[in-house]
Amino acid sequence: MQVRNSITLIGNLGSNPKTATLPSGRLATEFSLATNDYYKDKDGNRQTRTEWHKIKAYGKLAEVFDKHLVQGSQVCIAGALRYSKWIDKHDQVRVTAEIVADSFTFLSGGRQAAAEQELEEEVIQPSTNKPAKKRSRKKAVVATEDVIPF
Amino acid sequence: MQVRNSITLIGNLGSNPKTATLPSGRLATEFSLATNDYYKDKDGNRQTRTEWHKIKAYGKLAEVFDKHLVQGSQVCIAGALRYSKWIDKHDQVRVTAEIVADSFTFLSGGRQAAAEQELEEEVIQPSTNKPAKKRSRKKAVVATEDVIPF
Amino acid sequence: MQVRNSITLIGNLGSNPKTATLPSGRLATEFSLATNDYYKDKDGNRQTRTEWHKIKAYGKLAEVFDKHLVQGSQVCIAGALRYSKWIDKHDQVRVTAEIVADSFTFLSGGRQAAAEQELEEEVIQPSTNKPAKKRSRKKAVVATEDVIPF
Amino acid sequence: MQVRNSITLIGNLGSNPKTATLPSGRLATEFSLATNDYYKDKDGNRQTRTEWHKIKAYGKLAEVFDKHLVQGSQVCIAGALRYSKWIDKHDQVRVTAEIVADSFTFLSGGRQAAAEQELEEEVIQPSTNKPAKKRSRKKAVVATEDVIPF
DNA sequence: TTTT
DNA sequence: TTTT
Repeated sequence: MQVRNSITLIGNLGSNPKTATLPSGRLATEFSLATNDYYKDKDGNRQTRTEWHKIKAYGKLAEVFDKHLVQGSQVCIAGALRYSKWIDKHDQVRVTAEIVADSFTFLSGGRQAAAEQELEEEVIQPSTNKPAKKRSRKKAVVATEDVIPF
Repeated sequence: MQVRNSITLIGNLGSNPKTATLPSGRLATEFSLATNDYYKDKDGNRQTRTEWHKIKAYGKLAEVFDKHLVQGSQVCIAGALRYSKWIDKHDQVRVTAEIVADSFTFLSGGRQAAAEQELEEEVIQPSTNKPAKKRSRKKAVVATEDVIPF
Repeated sequence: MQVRNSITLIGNLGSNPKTATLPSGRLATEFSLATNDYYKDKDGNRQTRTEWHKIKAYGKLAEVFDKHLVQGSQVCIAGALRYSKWIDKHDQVRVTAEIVADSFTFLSGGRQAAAEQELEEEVIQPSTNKPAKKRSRKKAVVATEDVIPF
Repeated sequence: MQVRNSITLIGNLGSNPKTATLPSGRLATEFSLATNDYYKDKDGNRQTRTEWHKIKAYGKLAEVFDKHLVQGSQVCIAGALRYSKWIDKHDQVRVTAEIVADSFTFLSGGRQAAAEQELEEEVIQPSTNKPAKKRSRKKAVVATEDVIPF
């Protein structure tokens, strides 16, 4: 299925997830994720390279992300690399890379790690149709497919 | 090392690799790779989603790619997702996603598969410093670090 | 979900898939997959290391494997590494590693590649409940959960 | 290179690394790693499936593991799945699966995370030939290739 | 904009 | 034998 385009990132959220309900009723969420690489430059000085990735998720996974991830959370995200095209104000075609998540694991400790077990179960049981919890409801707004508010 | 940012793509080259020698003497090569996903839309019609990825490689791996890959070759490429920034003609910051390859395997059959064994050995033995073969020499041009000719 | 235990193998089937129907009615299939690594030994001679993996799949994926894969097929298989325990004739606990597949892509050319598109669609649409095709029916035998006939 | 056999595990060490120096002078280290999967059984009860993996590393990576990992450490390990054969006391051929690590990232917080940056640099610079640090020296014992003491 |  |  997606063996042909498969990416795994371990990093930290730069912002809280932004969540919206698509006209279809499906949830969509999005956040930025920083991955850090450490290396020494030719002068022997420690350097960090940080890449900022745009992560998207839909449906049950969006709900889980919205409910449990916050700015700073450390996660491992797996998914596929997609490119979305749009037209900028100069009528130029612009391309934005994004990772559409299909699975993940929590890596932050404490309360979040406790929440993970709950998450896993929810994700593994896609048939359960429990409504989104309070917090995500509050944050979620209705969006058209074309104009997702983020 | 790069467990934190790791991508694997299986697809076909959309063009021959473009290869250049950096001022440092290091080879750099680049090509586009198409990955296909197949799915049925809501009306039950077969659909293909194709993503075009920008692949880059350096050093020995660039030499191997330059020598053995051609337009249409099927490969599996593993590497890291990086974002390179540049300024367009409207003074807008533009971001281009690229996959910096660190390993690969040939998937096309026949002669190429035979070549793969040779490749693997070369890559595994980074100490061997055989000069780049004819074909890559012909294609390689000297480039400044800032102005890679592709 | 299974980001914590994730394996990807590219290789060739050493045998046709062996398929059985579990008492629950679910299909189970199994085959061996060879992965090859090429390297030069210290004397500079070409060496190949071959690992033989035990691949298992269930449900729809088992059906797809049974229908389309044969000895020699080249595939990319993704899944999780599991260890199954059993008691040998000397009452020793034995452990067998196996990869439980959750996705894949065909890599052999020609007719098989054509079949792949069909496969992908089937797998992506888990709601479709078409019965297993002729060939798999013929091969499938009813098995108890405990005594899968392979 | 090892795109054909690539595994990524996120889990916790069940024991401290056991380290030995091979006759060649190369370090070898080994530890068990638990990966956990959470799911609900058919009765809706929370279940955990734990797999215990045998991890091996050599050279610089062995040194880094020996120096910084302890029982309980959470890590992400990437490598290849290998099978080692041996004869048991009943003259039966036994096969043990093991993951030969080639990269990793620390996931435990606090002091260990601080150590990670140091690690990364060491691993990225394989040319530096600093001797193994105190602690690993103490633990390391000389072993023949055939009889590694673990 | 994260984290160490 | 780990972790939550």
